[in-house]
Amino acid sequence: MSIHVGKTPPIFVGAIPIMSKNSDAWFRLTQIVATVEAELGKALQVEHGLGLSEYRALEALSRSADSELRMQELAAHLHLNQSSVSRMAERLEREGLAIRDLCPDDKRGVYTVLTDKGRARFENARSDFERTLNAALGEGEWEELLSARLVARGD
Amino acid sequence: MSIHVGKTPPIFVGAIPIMSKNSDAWFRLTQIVATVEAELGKALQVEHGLGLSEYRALEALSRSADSELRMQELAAHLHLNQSSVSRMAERLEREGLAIRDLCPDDKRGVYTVLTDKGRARFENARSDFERTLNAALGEGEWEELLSARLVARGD
DNA sequence: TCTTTAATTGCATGCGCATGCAAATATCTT
DNA sequence: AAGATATTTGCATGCGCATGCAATTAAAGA
Repeated sequence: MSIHVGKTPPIFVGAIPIMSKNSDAWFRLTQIVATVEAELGKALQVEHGLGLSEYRALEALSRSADSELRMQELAAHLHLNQSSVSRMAERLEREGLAIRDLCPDDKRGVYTVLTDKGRARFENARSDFERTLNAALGEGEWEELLSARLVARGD
Repeated sequence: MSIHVGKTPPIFVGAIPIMSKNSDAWFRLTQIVATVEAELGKALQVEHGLGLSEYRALEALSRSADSELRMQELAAHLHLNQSSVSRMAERLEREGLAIRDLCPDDKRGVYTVLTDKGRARFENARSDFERTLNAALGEGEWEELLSARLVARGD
């Protein structure tokens, strides 16, 4: 590790940089992501009464065969807790966007099935979502993400 | 491969791509970020009894002049709601990591001041945080972020 | 082989935490 | 005095963890 003679030398232990360049870059990245996600979430909530997770769930359901997924599958796809998914399915059902259907072969399993209303709601929300996202990313956010990484590497 | 002639042409209306490539890439990005953040959060919580926001707050305080910031400044830095910051400051105070101090010149203002205990806790957590982050990013996550973006542009 | 018992799996529920929004309060500023 | 600004507080939401219930699977014991 080049005996540090001089300028803000990165400090290493083994091959791992200890100082905070990665940390700062990561912080910036999370801020950008959080900001855009908040924007998306607000648009969905205000215009379509959907939370971000609910939107993602509808999206996953609409893409899946027979428009149905089991709780575990939803949880895995959304990287959410099983309990969170259970309650989300409950919300979707309460709004008539999906229904719960018992798995015939495994009576422990529960399918969340997209309703026509759910599909319509999703397709409707989708255009707003895409528009909002593209607008946000069009503002140079991708470039910021990229530059954050460059800073992190120092090159 | 830059001049994509004939391959999966993006669909445009005006200058805005309508299809879901950005959406998919964004989804992947958020998943990666959420996963790493969860990892960081768990490490901080388990090892140091700190939430992610609290860690960031301590970091900001430790970097600021006199180790103190007003609620608004903290809120702006963390991109958090004022009420959230107010309650976070309360938690920090309850644990003795910071104290509230009235602004002498503006009696509406409240400084959150880092205590020695708070600084020690932060410095302690910091090494775990950096290690965890570097480990996570070392697993090729930066590259994934990057590739997500490349997919989004189609180049 | 059939039945009984133990372990696992899928989902739901109680609870607490962190957050956002809106309203209240206190303090400037003009 | 009237409006603006800083913070706190009441309330609601969404999430994760721990727990419980029901169904499935595996393993014995007859």
